Amino acid sequence: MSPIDENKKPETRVYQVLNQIPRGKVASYGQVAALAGMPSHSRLVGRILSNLPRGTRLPWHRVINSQGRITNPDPARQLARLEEEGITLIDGRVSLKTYGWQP
DNA sequence: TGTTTGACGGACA
DNA sequence: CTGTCCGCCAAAC
Repeated sequence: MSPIDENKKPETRVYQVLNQIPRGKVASYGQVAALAGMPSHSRLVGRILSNLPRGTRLPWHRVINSQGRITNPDPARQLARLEEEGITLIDGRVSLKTYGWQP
């Protein structure tokens, strides 16, 4: 897996990072932004995810906020997909200690 | 061109 | 632990 292509569009870089998050692991918006070479652009990551085409194969569900919370406008769908990968939530939160992706 | 918005983050009480 | 507040920044108004 090659590093991030700094030349491409922000969304392309975010896609590349998403594809690196392993099954059963999660990453925060800020983490994705940083890995995409855009520190301090966590909100931009959120916007890009919100614009993903329906039916995309990207693992957008593996992105949560820094507190382990789902901030997706449709939490039920994301929750289902996370549980499908063996990620369990406690009090509506993902344990980053357990499931946090460490590249 | 100024203001508001948002799938955020971190500091602080 | 939770809630509040402020910084951040591109897009939409």
